[in-house]
Amino acid sequence: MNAVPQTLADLKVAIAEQHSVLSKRLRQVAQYVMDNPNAIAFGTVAVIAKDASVHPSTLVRFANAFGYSGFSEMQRLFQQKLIQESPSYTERIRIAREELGDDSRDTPLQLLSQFAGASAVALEQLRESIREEDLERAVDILAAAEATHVVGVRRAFVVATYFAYALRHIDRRAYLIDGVGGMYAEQGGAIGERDAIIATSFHPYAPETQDVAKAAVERGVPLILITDSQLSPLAALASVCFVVRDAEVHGFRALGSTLCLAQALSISLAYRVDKQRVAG
Amino acid sequence: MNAVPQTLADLKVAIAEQHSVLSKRLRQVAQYVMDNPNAIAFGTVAVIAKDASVHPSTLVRFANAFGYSGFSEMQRLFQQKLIQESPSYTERIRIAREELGDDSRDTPLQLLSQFAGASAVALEQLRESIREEDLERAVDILAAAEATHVVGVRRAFVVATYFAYALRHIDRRAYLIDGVGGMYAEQGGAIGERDAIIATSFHPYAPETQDVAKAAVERGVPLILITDSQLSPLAALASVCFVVRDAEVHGFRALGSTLCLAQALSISLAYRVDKQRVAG
DNA sequence: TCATTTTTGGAAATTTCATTCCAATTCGGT
DNA sequence: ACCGAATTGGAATGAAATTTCCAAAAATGA
Repeated sequence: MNAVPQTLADLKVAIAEQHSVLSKRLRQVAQYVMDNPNAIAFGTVAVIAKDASVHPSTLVRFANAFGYSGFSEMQRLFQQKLIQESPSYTERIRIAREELGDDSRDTPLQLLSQFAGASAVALEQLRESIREEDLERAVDILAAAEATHVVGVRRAFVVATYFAYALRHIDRRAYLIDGVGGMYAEQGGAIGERDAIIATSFHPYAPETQDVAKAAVERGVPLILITDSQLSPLAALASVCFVVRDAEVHGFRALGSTLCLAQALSISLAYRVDKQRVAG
Repeated sequence: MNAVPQTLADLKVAIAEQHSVLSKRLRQVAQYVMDNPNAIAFGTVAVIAKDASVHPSTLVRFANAFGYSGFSEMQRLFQQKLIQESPSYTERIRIAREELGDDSRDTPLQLLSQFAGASAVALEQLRESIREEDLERAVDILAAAEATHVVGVRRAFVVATYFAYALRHIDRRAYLIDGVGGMYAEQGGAIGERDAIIATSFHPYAPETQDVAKAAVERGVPLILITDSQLSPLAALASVCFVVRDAEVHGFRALGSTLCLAQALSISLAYRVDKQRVAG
């Protein structure tokens, strides 16, 4: 048998390893333990058990399963971790930032940090650059549409797949125009007059997206556009146009802000639809 | 009489004020409390008393002197402080959400703002939770692979499409396992032994992704896994496992952190490949 | 110095907590 | 569907910890 884990990190590894062979309730505890480590640190067996929806004795059994004499012994690991981290917590962030902020910028962790930082800044800007009335109009259109078609290629395809996923998630009819079999025109032709279309298009504005969107607009279908510039060729055709400046690092564009907007739109729509169903 | 201090900061002020009028032993306790706050948070009355060289009952009297019903009630302040300093991801996000104003939360702009805030917090957290050696190993694997296959369904499909796009963008052979025509097994079967596979899998861990990844691993293909918990069923099989806790608002999970990681991986890979080409 | 009040430390009492035991149930295999 | 094994939840037990009580000691004031 393996040694009893003596640090929280070791314990987490052990839990992950054994997770599959644990019983149902023990797995439930494992999940809770991983998710709420500091609830374990302070809580008493009774309240933790209640919070994790298991019987107190299950917690003791869980600790035993990993070799501890009882729950309390295991709990000590969680407390140690908190005490160790506590005094240096803010310090750690500062140190990490300093270490990452210097010149030699091509280690993966530094790149990750740069992206995270840049994306966070872009998100902050997003809040200021999006106008409330645009959001309202977009939600109006989507709420009124019988079905929603989503189009985007290359990088924007990621956004399109997100929309398709999210809209279906909230029980809206959504069709992803993915051009399988080269059938952009055919898929675009299937858009009904009471539908709506969401197009995402970034520089250099792929013609496939433009063609599909233009064809739809000509038939009177409202277009919601997400793009990176007011000068986007589709901007003039759109019923609503969101201009998103996403973060860029080393020539790579991030998608955090764009997806954030997509998510906000989706959930706003969910609320709206819900409200209408209750009211009507 | 003054109100009972409800935060550790208030208590410390109160202690400082009353310090001069306390009796000898109580001053001794005061000194110890100020110097070792987190010993108070976890310790039992007996061990704290021993440590501070006072009698256990003196600790209780100390707490009573500041208006608490007992030592335990005062102790809670010290625990709260520790929890606040070392918040879990979800807790920090919750705090961020509360700061943004939580009452009327259903206008689209407020939702957008909530998402942006929560995502920014999650990004900050991402920087600290990803280990450098994991990133290095992942880049090693991808750099050595002849081709990279990417799998993910539903929400994770968005991530998979991003990988496919990004890898092709940097001239790597990338295949998106999209299950078109229900051919997950067939697409998975096309993975060569010198390839690599990137799987993204979130709760509830779709069987399609698991099947494809397991089949690949059985043939000796290295698996890079992006998931939301160390308890993910694929975690044990992965050569490298990234656990990403993305932001969540109103039950909707964001993807900002996950995509940020995907992007950092992609660009790190680009640098690595470039370096190898120059060197070799 | 003596009397009174305050403070202190020991010990008991009480509450709370973790653990163990056992019966009921579920699960897995035949 | 049945049997054996494993798992689970409830109650009881035993330990530990907090609090209260009381007597002894120290401090204060006259």
